[in-house]
Amino acid sequence: MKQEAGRQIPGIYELLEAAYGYQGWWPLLSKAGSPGYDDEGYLIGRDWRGAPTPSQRFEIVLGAILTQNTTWENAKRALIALRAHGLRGPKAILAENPSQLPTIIRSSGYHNQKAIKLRTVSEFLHSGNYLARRKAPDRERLLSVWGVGEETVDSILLYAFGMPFFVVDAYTRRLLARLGIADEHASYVWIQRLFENAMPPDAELLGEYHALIVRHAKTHCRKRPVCGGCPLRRRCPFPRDHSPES
DNA sequence: CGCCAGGTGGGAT
DNA sequence: ATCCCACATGGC
Repeated sequence: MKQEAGRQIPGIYELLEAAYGYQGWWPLLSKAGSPGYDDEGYLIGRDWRGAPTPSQRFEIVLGAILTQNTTWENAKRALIALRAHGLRGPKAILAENPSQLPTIIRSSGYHNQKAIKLRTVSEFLHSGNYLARRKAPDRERLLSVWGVGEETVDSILLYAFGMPFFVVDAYTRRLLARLGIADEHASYVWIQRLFENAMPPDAELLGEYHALIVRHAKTHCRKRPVCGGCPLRRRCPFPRDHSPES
C-alpha cells in the first residue's frame, strides 16, 4: 500500500491515550508495589522512569519469551517461580539443571520449548555482556537467536534497551484489519514501518502506543468485538460491515 | 466441553 | 516467499 495508510496512526494514538490513559509498560515484577508503580508493576507516572537496571532488563527479556502466545498472568507466575528459585540472571539460568527449568516455568505453557529459549537467549546476553553494558544488541544478531522472533526482538530492544522499534503483535494486526488500514496478513515489517514512519522515533512513545493497543484489544477490539463505547468507533467500518451478533 | 491468550521454528509447497 | 503445524498451560 502507500504511505497514506499511515495517515490515521497518530490520531488513533491520541484517541487511545485519551480513553485509557498512561499504561506505563513494561510491567516489572521487581517494581510492583514500590513508589511510582502499581501493584502489578506498571509505572504510574512518567517521572519515575530511568534506564532499566541490568536485572530489570533481564526480567523484561524473560517476560518477553514467557508471554509468547500466552496470557501475561500465566507468564507472570513463571516469572515469580524463577525469582523464587533465585534465577535472576543469565548465569543463573545457564547454571540451572536443564531438566528442572521446564518444571519451574510450567505455568507459561510451551514450557519445554521456552526453557530452551531462556537458555539460548541467556547464552547470547551473557556472552556479549549486554545487560551490564547498556549497549543494545544488534537487531539481526538478536533475531538470529533460537526462540527470539520479530515481536520478541522488538519488545526486548524497545522496553529493555530503549531503542525506538515499534512492536507488532496479533492485536495490532486485528486492529488494523478491522479499521480497514491494513490487510490481516500484511508482513511484520510493513506494519512496523507504518507506525515508525507515522510517529516520532521515541521509545517512550512507541512503547506506550503498543501498550495502548494491547489494552484496547483486551477491552473492546477482542476476538469477539465489544463495539459499544469503543473510542475508535467513529473511525471504524467494522460495526457497520458486520451485523451485531445477536 | 471448546476457545483463547502480548509467537516461533521447522518442514512442505 | 508463504502456508501449515506442533508446541501447552490456565481462565472462562
